[in-house]
Amino acid sequence: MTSDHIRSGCPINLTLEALGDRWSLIVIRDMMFGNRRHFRELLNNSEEGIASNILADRLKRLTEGGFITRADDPSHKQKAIYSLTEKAIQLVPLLSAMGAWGRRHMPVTKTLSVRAEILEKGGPALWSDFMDELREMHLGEPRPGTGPKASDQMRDAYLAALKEEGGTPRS
Amino acid sequence: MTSDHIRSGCPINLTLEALGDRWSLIVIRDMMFGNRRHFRELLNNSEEGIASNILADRLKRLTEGGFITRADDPSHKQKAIYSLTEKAIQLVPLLSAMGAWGRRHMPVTKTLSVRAEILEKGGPALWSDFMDELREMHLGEPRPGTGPKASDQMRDAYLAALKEEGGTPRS
DNA sequence: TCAGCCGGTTGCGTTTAGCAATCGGTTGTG
DNA sequence: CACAACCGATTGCTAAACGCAACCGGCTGA
Repeated sequence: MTSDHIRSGCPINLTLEALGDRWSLIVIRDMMFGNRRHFRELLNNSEEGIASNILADRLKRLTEGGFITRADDPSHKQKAIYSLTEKAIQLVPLLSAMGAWGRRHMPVTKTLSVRAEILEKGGPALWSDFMDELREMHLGEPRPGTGPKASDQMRDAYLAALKEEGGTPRS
Repeated sequence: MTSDHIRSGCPINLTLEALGDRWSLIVIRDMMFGNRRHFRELLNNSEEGIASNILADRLKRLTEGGFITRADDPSHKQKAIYSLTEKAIQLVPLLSAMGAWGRRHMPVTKTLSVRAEILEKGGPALWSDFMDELREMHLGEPRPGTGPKASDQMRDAYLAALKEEGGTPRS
């Protein structure tokens, strides 16, 4: 995440050095599952309430680290569009594993964990479909799949859980 | 990892809150793959060079969080034996995913990544065997499996890579 | 014209990371 | 029985990161 000094060449350690803080993966999660692409979207819809200076810092670091790219939004001279890179898209299995573990061992809420449940039960096949969707949305690569979208399954389940609970959608 | 305030009930967020710092998973990794059970083992054999105060703090937090337990070593009045709990053993798929991603996207060293390679290629079946081994070593549950030990495969591959490179084993 | 949105920045106090030296008790060895 | 080495930490310190609130100038749509 921050320092340029490599502690060791262990893959687990290097992953922690790149993403082992309390916000980097939250930002990536929101871009990935909530399809938030603008600074204000990430700031105002944040479930966890990230501060603007922290968000700005993470977007900078994630850009420098090759996890996201920044582009001008043609519709607004001040708007920036952030996109996930292939490097970040390949975090899907890791985020799925985090969700699966958290669902079993932490006090999660129903609404916020139905997407993780689908991702876990869908397994590698669903992850692959979802990653193809992300490549289409963030990298402009046409999606090879023709079946139902993984993101639709997750969104539907999320909205159903939300309706049951009576809240307002975040994405 | 540290604060008692829950930011949100999202499973990914809660996992980050529990383990999202730069040392907690390193300690668990060393206990899990390096079979380090004592304070000094974790301190002196640390590939990344953890400081003693940080280690003491993480052992305390991981104990409070239910990831490890502390017991007296009957062979030495001052020695403590740390053991993984089931909660920590179930992090194997997560650590495997971290290793797999790191191996692809970070500048890992051959020696320190062969174990991650085996864990990745072995897949869920191998994880399950390895988790049974961990339950035997840390929880005293007799191992159901009869085949070759997952840990032996990883150790052999590690020692072979080490020999090729000409280093000294850490575990 | 002007309120509201745009991606941030600044200032400041609190918390955590990290390093080096040290602690008092225990143990194996000569 | 002396003593060095080892045991799990603790202390004091500095640097870095976190977190909050207020604010910035430029842009946009009504």
